[in-house]
Amino acid sequence: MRADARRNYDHVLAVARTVLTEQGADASLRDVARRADVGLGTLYRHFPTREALLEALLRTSFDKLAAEAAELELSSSPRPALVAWLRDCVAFTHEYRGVISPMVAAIEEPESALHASCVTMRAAGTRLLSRAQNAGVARSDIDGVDLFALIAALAWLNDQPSTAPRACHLMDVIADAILTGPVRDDDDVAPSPPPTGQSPRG
Amino acid sequence: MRADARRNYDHVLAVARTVLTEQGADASLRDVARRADVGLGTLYRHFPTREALLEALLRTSFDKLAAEAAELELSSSPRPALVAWLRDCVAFTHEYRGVISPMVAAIEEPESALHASCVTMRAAGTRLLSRAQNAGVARSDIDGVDLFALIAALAWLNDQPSTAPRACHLMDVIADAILTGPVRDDDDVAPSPPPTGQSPRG
DNA sequence: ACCTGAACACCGTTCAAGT
DNA sequence: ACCTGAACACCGTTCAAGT
Repeated sequence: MRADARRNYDHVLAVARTVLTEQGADASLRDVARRADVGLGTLYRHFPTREALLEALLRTSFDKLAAEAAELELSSSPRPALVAWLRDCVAFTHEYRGVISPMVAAIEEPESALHASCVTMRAAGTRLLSRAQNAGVARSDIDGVDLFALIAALAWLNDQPSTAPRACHLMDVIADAILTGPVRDDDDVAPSPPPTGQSPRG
Repeated sequence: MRADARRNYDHVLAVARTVLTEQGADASLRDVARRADVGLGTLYRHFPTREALLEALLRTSFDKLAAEAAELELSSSPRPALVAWLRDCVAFTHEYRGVISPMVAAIEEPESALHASCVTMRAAGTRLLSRAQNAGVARSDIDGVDLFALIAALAWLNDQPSTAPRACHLMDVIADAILTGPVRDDDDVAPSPPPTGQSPRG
């Protein structure tokens, strides 16, 4: 990559970060190019689709989420690990208002530049969920696809001005729906998971 | 209202119903006018905003939902009444893909043409929720605002191609989160969880 | 009263022409 | 190699001119 191209790439990305933070993930790309003092074609050359731009903007955060999931698997017991990760997923999508829609769309479109990142994120969630299920602290009738959908729903609520104030509370409600068993949170590694996986609720 | 105006109004509304059913609530209004063989100004005269058009399209369904809520309060016990109404709310928003966003936005904007209908809908839900709470079958730490948000979240999931197939299941999960106490009610259908408490399926 | 559609200010996307 | 911006096909919204 030529030096001037690299410079343009970085500069457009920086400006895009500002503009999309202000106006959301569906901000005008024309406006981004304008504020970056760059031809419209230059923006499209470096980021052929909006998804490509979003992926570049979010890559670091995606990686952090994956790393955090791996870390939580070692450092925390199943229940608080899952809860903490859910919370951070929703906070992550709040980085750019409206970004959850393209993410949800991308997860079933392998051509999308966001596809791989979303699939990886879902896989990390699936692992944390399975671990919680094996420990008998998560309901057994949901899977990683459901979990990703619930995270997306919460992220969407977090993006709507009228529901955002309740997002934390609704997160707790939905976490309650996912998690079962004893309320005790900050325990160490799961002691003895029930053999049958059957957990009484209520 | 003059006869020709009335005719235009009705015709535009009928065409809009077709177009928005096909393309979602954010379809091109220009396209509606075109397919209705009507000047663009005529459309805007009768429906000054997109919300006004949506309100006109949905009025009947809004009324039905309100009537149903009142009916369920008399005919069914608290738990199945709330569950049935939730289900119908989500089905209702599925009438036009993407209509839940303007609805959620409208509920805090009194100027919106959708405002009154959404507030009424939320109030109906609040009544059914309070009734369930007083009967001890719904968790007491949520209110009508939360309920409306949860319905909206489910409606949104129902609109996304990748999550729509799970919408019914996720509705059950969230219904479980809202509802508490004994699963079996003395009458009516409550198709969510099996009597023993935890669903097998694993 | 009501209808019409041109006009204006925006998009996203492409691509011939420049450096 | 890379950049530029005009060109094209779309929007939503308004409003002078027509009937």
